Amino acid sequence: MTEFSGATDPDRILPLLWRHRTARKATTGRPPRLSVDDVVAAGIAIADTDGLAAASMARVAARLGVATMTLYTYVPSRTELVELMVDDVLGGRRLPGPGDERPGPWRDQIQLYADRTLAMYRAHPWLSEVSRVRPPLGPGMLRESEYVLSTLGAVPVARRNTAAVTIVMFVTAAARQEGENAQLRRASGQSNDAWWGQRGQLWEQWFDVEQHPAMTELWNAGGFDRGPDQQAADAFALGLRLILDGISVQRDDRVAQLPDALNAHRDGLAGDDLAHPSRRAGQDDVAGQQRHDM
Amino acid sequence: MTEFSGATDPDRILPLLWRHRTARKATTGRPPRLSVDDVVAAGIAIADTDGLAAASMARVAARLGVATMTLYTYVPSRTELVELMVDDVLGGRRLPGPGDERPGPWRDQIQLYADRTLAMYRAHPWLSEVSRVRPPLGPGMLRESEYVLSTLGAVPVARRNTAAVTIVMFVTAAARQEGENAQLRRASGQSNDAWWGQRGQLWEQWFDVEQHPAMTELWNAGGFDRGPDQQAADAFALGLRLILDGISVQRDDRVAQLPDALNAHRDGLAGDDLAHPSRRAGQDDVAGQQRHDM
DNA sequence: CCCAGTTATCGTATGGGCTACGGAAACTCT
DNA sequence: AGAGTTTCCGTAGCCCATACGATAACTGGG
Repeated sequence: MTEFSGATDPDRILPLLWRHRTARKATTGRPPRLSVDDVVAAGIAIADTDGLAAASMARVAARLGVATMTLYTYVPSRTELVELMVDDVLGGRRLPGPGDERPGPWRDQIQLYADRTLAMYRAHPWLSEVSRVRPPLGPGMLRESEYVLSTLGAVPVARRNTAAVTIVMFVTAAARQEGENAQLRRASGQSNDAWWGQRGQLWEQWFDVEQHPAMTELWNAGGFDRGPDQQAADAFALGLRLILDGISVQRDDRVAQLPDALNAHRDGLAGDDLAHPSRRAGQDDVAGQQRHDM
Repeated sequence: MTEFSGATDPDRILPLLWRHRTARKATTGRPPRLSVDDVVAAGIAIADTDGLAAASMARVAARLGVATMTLYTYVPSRTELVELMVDDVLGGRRLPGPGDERPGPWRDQIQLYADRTLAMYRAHPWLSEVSRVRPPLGPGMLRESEYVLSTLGAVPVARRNTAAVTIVMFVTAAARQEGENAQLRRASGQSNDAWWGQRGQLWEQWFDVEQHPAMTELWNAGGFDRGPDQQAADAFALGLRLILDGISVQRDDRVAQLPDALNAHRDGLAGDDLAHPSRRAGQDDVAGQQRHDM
């Protein structure tokens, strides 16, 4: 299940998230045996193999060869540790930055984002255990937002953010499922097929054909022949394609040449409410405003 | 974070999930003071107000006026209790069944599903804490599958299930976010807007404009003026619309009258080419495994 | 009416989790 | 050498799930 820990103090977590920007260290006092990076890396390593719950303060400390309470000099609490782990992994995708080369047209760039994100959740399935609303506002998370937005330059600004949030939401949802699968596979030592097979008695003993005609019909027509994993992959591919198809209709450079049937959809795509930007003066106003990721 | 408990024994959990079909009770021995329904209801009530973690065995028992260990006569472990809670709530949407009246054309029926699901996650935000892969195979979950499939009768069988899984995946993802929001709002006593406002120093102190030109540009253009909750709502509306638009193209009764530009998209929808090449490669690593949500 | 059989109740104990607190240790600088 | 500062970490308190075994409460048979 998804962990919800306490709220974190921005004055403590933000400097930690952006710790690589501030390199000043204390010159006095007992020198530290570890670094925050060490703690984060240990947490990730444990979570990768045994799940987020296994990355307890005690176990992270043991892996680093220190006492449990020692960790609290590096990290205010386990909540912050998890946030740091998440942002670290998010940044680990190494999505192309502002000056970097891009893999072709915008759709391929989105596909790169999707591929990397899927791979990230496969490598770090415990990400699925962490909520991504009110995400860690660190470099890793911001890099994601920047990349996705940068691929949508051809979408009118009034609709660009909605498009980005939609893509991120869908991709994250699919990746999260993938991560949950990996997690369950490891924890149960059982594949999805095995899990379903073990529950075959459901159909013989409990399933009521009368109550489920649509399922029964589709079953008889072979509509469930593809296994659960393939179904999920199909759904991900289809959903992403349809979303990108729809977004491409919003792109400035294509609107003109499309048939009326499609332009009809275009209207009100983001609703009237999206189209009235009360323009903000400068980026200095940024304080106090909200933006969001997903 | 998402809870992952141990694997449950189908021989124990299936009879519990379908307990209302089998009404025979023991005639001998000490009569029970409670019922499984009582325990499930107590768990839901506590989780509704204080989150899933608060629905501990001790607290559920206390609410029912019995000792903690007493619960274990009704439920094998907390894992099963949570599964029962989930299926109960899933069924609580009371989606129209086989004979029941439907609210108009298929799109409206999907919208009903989406609305009810959103409402369910708002009323029971702890659902967001529970993984929905390898879901409880009870009446509540099966009713959902049946309903969604029943709305897609006009989609060719070869593509129907993929369409259903895609819709469920997207709607569930959006609803889950909504639930996480509700949860965080209550746990932190802080709205989303307040949370972002409290982190205004991010932009002044840590945000690097050079590294994030696309975000900066969009910010200056007013692209982030809508608050986080509105952004999420916009994304949900857009994503669902685009997915349904795409699926409607697959419907038998509409294919004929659509322009070629759209029919081009139609091809390969359920086919082998569904997965993007690079993605498929990565996926084979995971071979042998997962099914998903739905 | 009593007792065997059966089922439900629940007290205790074990082992895990997070972290507040406060003292000890290790370093620099004067 | 001593003061100041920072890190290290042992103890203890409070939460959790649940294995085990004793006890309570009921039914049906004699």
